[in-house]
Amino acid sequence: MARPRGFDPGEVLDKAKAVFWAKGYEGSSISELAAATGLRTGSLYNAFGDKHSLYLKALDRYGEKEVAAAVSWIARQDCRGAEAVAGFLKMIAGQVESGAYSDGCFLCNAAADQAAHDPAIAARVSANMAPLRQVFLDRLKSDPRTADAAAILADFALATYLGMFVMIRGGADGPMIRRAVSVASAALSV
Amino acid sequence: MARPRGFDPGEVLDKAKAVFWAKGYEGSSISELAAATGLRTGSLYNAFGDKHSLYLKALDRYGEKEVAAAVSWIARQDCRGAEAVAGFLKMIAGQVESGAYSDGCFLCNAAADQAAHDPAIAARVSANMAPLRQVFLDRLKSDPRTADAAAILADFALATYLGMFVMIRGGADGPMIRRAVSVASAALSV
DNA sequence: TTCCATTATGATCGAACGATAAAAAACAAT
DNA sequence: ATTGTTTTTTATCGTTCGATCATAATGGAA
Repeated sequence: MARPRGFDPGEVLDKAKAVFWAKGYEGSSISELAAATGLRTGSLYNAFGDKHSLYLKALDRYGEKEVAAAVSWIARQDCRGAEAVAGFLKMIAGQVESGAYSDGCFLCNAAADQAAHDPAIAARVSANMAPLRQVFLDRLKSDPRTADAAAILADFALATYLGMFVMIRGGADGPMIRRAVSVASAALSV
Repeated sequence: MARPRGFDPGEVLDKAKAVFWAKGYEGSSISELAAATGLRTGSLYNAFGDKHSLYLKALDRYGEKEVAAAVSWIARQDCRGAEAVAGFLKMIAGQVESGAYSDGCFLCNAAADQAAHDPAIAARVSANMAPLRQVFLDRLKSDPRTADAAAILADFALATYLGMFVMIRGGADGPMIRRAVSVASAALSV
């Protein structure tokens, strides 16, 4: 009964996410987002609201895809929790050494972005980060050897994960990352 | 033989640094910087060049004051290296719990900022971060118990330090930080 | 006291910003 | 084929951005 969309909102959100991820909130202009998504600004505003609202949706999209993939990876590892978490950190470190994640972690960047002063953005960053901490926690709790220290170790693993990405964006090389993760992995397997 | 400056460049740089620290590169406007420093835009440009150049100087200023203070704190601890580094992480964590560092670490924020795609900025971030890693390294090397693993542990300590600040900006509470640092401290004292 | 190199001031530049509104286009239901 | 609703397009709004320039003010050197 009305004209249908000429685009897939999910795909558009992925493209907008990539721009925000690489360039930050203020660093991404509406015209840049329009060019990257292939939409005109009018369509962007009609479909997603203003820039702020689009940013929030991009953060959620990151949580639904990238974070969820990480959570799923960890959850399906067939080993004790500490090894699964350590293995995850090592896998990320390995991908980083291969040149991936040159833009770091979107949530990590968003946290450091000035936009993080916005309560709504801070809430989304926190909410989308939570599942990762939770899967750390769940896996560590499921093993009697790490059950008692699960909360401590989960927060520690999260700090290592985030720190790794900052080091990347700060120009750290592969060996530096690998060294940091090696100690963290050892510390997890108490 | 000419009109002297009506302001202290160092003090002005400190004020500009605070704005960039809290709001990021694109989030800080020239008029905002002018208001914060008490200078007019003309004077700012005359004394420090353009915005990009001012940002670089602010990063260096952070290295000369905040980072240098941290390095000095660690260097003068009268204990074994691993304890000095762990003690530093704990001290920062304690200050964070007291409400300090709500803007995180300037270099950390700068690394995640879209401006980090700029080679000149990336270089300054890296260069100003280096002394901290170096003092970690020096202290750990000076003790036979950590000498062999010094490089590994130093990078690990740096990752923990940076991760802690991202967690803060991401909305983590005091206990989360404290837990993360407690494990890291234990891991350092191998 | 006069001079002059430098700084401070105030006005303003063109460009890009985020955002909006009216008009044209498209499709499903009738 | 007509209608009705939404999307898409095009043009443009007012604001703020980073940056510049002519002018006034300053104070040590001569």
